[in-house]
Amino acid sequence: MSAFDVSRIHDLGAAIPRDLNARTSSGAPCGACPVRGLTFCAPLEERELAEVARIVKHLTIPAGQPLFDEGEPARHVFSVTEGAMKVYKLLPDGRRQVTGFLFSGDFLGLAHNESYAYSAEAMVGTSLCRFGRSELEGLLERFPQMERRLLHMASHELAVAQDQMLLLGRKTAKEKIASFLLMLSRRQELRGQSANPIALPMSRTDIGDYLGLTTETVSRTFTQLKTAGEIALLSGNRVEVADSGGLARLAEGEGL
Amino acid sequence: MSAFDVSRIHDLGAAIPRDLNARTSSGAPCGACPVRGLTFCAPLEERELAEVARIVKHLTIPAGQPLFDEGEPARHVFSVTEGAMKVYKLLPDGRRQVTGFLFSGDFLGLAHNESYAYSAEAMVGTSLCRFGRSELEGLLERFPQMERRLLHMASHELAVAQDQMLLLGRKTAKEKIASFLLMLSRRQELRGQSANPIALPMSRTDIGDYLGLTTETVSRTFTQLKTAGEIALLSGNRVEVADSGGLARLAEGEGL
DNA sequence: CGGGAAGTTGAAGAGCGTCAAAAGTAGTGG
DNA sequence: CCACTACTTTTGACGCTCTTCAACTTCCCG
Repeated sequence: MSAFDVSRIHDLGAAIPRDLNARTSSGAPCGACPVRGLTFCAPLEERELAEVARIVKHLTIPAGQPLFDEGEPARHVFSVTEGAMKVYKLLPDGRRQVTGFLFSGDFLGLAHNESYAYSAEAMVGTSLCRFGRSELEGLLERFPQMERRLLHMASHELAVAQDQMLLLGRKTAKEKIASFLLMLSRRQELRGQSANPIALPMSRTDIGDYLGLTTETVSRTFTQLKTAGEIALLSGNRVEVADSGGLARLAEGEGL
Repeated sequence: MSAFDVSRIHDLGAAIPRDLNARTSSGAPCGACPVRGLTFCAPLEERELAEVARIVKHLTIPAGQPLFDEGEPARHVFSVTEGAMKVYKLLPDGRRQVTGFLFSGDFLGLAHNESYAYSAEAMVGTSLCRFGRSELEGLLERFPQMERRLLHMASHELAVAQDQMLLLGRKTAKEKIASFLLMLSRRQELRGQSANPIALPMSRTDIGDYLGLTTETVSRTFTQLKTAGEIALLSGNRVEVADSGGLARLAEGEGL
């Protein structure tokens, strides 16, 4: 997966213990955060950031490692600074629904009760900021603009979730894949990357579990789109979109 | 639909104009609100409630009437005080996904940008509190505990949305219907009603559009559950659950 | 290189959708 | 009060999309 070569991060070794007691954020903290504008730290000023830096712990996990599991006591909230994660829920018999893919700037771990409602796992080497729940709550109390920002981000997540329900409940396999590619493309743009060669850090199984399909159907649909000239499959798990307008029409069922 | 005989509400007549300029909340306002404990007004004290009363407008809409449509400028936030509503999204060709059913205590209209992300329509005669967006923001600034409560409610909505994604993406028709009935039952309890005879104010089509099924499949699955002795279909669109534990196992794919 | 996982392709089957018609329910007016 | 109409729900027959099971191919990483 050359498109996700964050091996600098892996180099910490796979021996990182599950309890994630990584060293506290060292050298240049929040002030230099490259994704601050995307996070709930965005509305804070320089002086206030120092308070954040005091309670945040920076940590790094290798590809494939879980961050927390559904049902675990929700002691922390996280913000992704680099890499890619998936969050998912399981049924007793093992059926899985990936409820979201997270990239730099996204947060996870907000729980309305005492335990996490889903599991989270890194798909590539990933860096995160970790906030103790009570410390963060203290911070929110002192900086209402941060709480407002968080509410705003939660509202956005809700709108995204509703789009995903429409996709899962009413779209065909082709429409699902088209929507999925467009979503990734737009998020790349939001992070300041180019829209077009789309990087896919997740497996076909993950994509299937995100779209309510099987790996086989995902694979077949990619092939169909390729044959139709809508996309090209590049090396390193990347996809080139020929005509994003056409793909957008496909995604809404106005297939050409 | 005798189970939803709120004809006192209809009695205002079907002539209520679409712009919803109902009279302002009169006589006994927020202090006497029967569902306050469920809403974002819950953490406010008597004195603070007076401020809410100043900016809120109480309105009532008859069954079948839209409250707002997807894409409309989001000028208001609403809180349901009595009745039942559905919110949904549409694809260009008319396919519909109902993203939620709302009952007393639920809020709707939170938009992260300038327009509503979904349409909302009353299923029975429904009363709501309407808040101007900017007025509400002013209130949130003055009462941070209200903003915290809203964030808490949004987190809860997010968790519910993720459950629904699991349902839509990975559950069978039978599991979907079982989950749906249990959800309605639990929400009745939360509102202080009895858990068991479950009221269904929505049509089979609405249920299908909520669960990612067709009306026919919804109807067939109800029949199956009835034949299996899991439920009984009562008059007035109500359902009696024989054994909620059994239904819960069905809902999670641990079908007996 | 070589072994194992991930991805692709094929054939057959199941679950749910589609189309169609019957049965039930509600509202209206004589 | 009952008949008439219109809509919703239920039931049936059939078909299609996606799944399942299986084999083959490609891609990594040691």
